Amino acid sequence: MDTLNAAEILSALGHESRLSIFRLLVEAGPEGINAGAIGERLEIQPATASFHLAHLTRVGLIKGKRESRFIHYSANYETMDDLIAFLTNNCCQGASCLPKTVEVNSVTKRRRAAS
Amino acid sequence: MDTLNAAEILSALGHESRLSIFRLLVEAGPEGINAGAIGERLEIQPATASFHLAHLTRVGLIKGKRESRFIHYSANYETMDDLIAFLTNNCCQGASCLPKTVEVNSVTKRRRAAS
DNA sequence: TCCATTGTTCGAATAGTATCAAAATATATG
DNA sequence: CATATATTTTGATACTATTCGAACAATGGA
Repeated sequence: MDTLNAAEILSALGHESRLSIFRLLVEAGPEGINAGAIGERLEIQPATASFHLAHLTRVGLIKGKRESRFIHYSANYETMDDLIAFLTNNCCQGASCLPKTVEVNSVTKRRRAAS
Repeated sequence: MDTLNAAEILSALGHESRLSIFRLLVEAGPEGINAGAIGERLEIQPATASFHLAHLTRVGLIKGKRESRFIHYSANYETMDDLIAFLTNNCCQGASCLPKTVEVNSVTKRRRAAS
């Protein structure tokens, strides 16, 4: 991931509604949630929600899958992973910058080892 | 860190010039670089650079320290760390989202253990 | 086919952001 | 104090983003 690409993704997440949408989709898991439910849950008008969903889709943070009349949106973890890797590699270089993240990852690793 | 705060920091980093400035400051280390040198290095006009430096300072990503006529800017690793922790905790919850980050952290840990 | 439902796209108003020249501020030095 | 240097602030302008009502498109059922 280059700087321009990273900036685009960061910018997409740099809006309260879009960040909330992404968090909601992460919480929802791989089945996803349909557009209407997202708007209802976060109190965003349909047209506005659609605008933000399109934006998040464009930068690859989420994806939509049509299921009859509904479109189920779900998080694209790869893009978020790439972003975190970019920040970790390029924005903490050589610095003592990762105590909290290391702690979190230790938990993640333990969970993986257990499952 | 709450969603609003995280969105502000993400938005601040979501601009190519500001992301480049932050990366440059991370590279530069704790001594920092003065405003003029930052602008020169990234080919940004003084007034524009000052605008972006003020923005990054406002959200706590960098700090400036006057040194005679120069102002030395340096990265605030804590804020970046908090941001990465937020993304790791809130935007990858329960998902297999961290292979690349875990790998990076393993390297970090090894480096720490060696030093 | 007709209608209800779900979601997107369009259009227009509004608000916010980025850029840079010029003026202002701060510091150092002769 | 006058001048040079480093940076910020101001003000004008251009650009981009956000919001939402209304129109449109797609799907499924009576």
